[in-house]
Amino acid sequence: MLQVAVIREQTNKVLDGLRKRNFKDAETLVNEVMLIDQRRRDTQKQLDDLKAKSNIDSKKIGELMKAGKADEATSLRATVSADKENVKTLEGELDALEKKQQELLYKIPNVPNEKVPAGFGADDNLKVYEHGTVPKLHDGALPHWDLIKKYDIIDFDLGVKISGAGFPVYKGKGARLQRALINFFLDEAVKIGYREIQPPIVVNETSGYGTGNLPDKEGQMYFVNEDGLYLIPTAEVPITNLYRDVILSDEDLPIMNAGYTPCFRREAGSWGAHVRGLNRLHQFDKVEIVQIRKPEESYQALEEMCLYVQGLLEKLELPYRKLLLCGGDMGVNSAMTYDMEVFSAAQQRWLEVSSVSNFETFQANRLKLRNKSKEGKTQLLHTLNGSALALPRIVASILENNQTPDGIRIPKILVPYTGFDMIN
RNA sequence: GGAGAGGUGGGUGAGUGGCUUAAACCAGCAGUUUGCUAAACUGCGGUACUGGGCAACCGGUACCGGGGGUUCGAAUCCCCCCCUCUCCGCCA
Repeated sequence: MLQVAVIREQTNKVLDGLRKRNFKDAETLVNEVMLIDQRRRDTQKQLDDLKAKSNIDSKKIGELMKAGKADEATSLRATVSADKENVKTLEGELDALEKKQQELLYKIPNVPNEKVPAGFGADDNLKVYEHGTVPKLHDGALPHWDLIKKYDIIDFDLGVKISGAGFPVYKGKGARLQRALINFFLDEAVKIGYREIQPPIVVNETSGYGTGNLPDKEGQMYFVNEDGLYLIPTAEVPITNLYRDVILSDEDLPIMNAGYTPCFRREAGSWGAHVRGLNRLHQFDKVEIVQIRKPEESYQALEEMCLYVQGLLEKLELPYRKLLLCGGDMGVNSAMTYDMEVFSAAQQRWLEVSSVSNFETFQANRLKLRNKSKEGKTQLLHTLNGSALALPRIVASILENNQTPDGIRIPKILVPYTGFDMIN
């Protein structure tokens, strides 16, 4: 959520930014926010003045009573009673204006960083780096959805039987590969200074609003109606919400947390071509890295987080490219996002395996996540997060890219974790 | 699931309608003193919205779990809700 003061004071910058997203209603919404804001402030001023007067009068009544001047007290009492009617009216107006303003603010996406290219969609993203070479596969190479059947390591039919489509059952070496990747990702993160966190995988409504998953993506989360809880779509939600309503001091920063959780996504309406096998699931595993930074350091941190993720892909020997997302392809909360895509040799496509974003103050504003410096200045902090990494597409890529006529080769770095070097 | 207790500032914790501008203590910050440390003494506190001012700064309003009500006036009285803790029961 953008700050009203930013919209008011940097209107053109906000509008220019939103234009890069091709966000259609930008001017209408921004103008409406500013109009409501002006009325809100006027109303508040009136209300505050009237309350100040009533407060003084009320105190005076007490003094008059004590002094035995009952007549004067009675007439003043009538005045305050009359003022109170106006207070009620004004309070009603103010409340309505605040609600309206909040609603409008929820509809306005984040302002992209100046480096973010304008654009409509995936085709306008900017390739900023590419690493590795695409392996040449042998004749008869298979996509991963056939490989998992051939080696009996992931079973979609069993998942359908006990849960439904999109809930795979990992078996034998398939299950052990999952566990190996999770441990590898966590170990690597801890090694460079992230603190490991194991959060709950259901969150309350307030947390959903804190990270901006509500009210926007209501239908994308599984909801436990009985208890009013949401299954998390990513560890970003609980881990970032740890810092909701928190004022951090300089010594607390930077915050670097990493956590593994299963992730649950309803993916309502998003099934179609290219979502076979592991490409899109309702439940999957992911290690997420989350940072909280001072504004002046956040873009440096974003680059560092990318380099870390790239390092993981290199250790796993996977060919990848790094994209700077254009305005139109970025999530609504983000100010700047890099995507990492791994080339899947059998599918002959790039698969997104990681998304690393700087949200600037957009989440912090909702979370009320602030920093109070030694000088006593309070400011909103910047939040950042990235997948490091999500498992399914990494597994798909490893299976496809490393297949040989004799079986699937496990990347060297993972062998100590899996305890085997071939799936055959 | 049953019963009970409780939610007050960074922490502990007082506060039964106006003398509360939320006591006191602890922690924190600043200053005085000091050869240094410690101690003592003095002073200062939060957050949000908002008015004036280029700013330093000076004001206003709100906030005692949340929402409503009574009253000229509510941390305090009334109603509803939420949360936490303890005990019992059940259970991994």
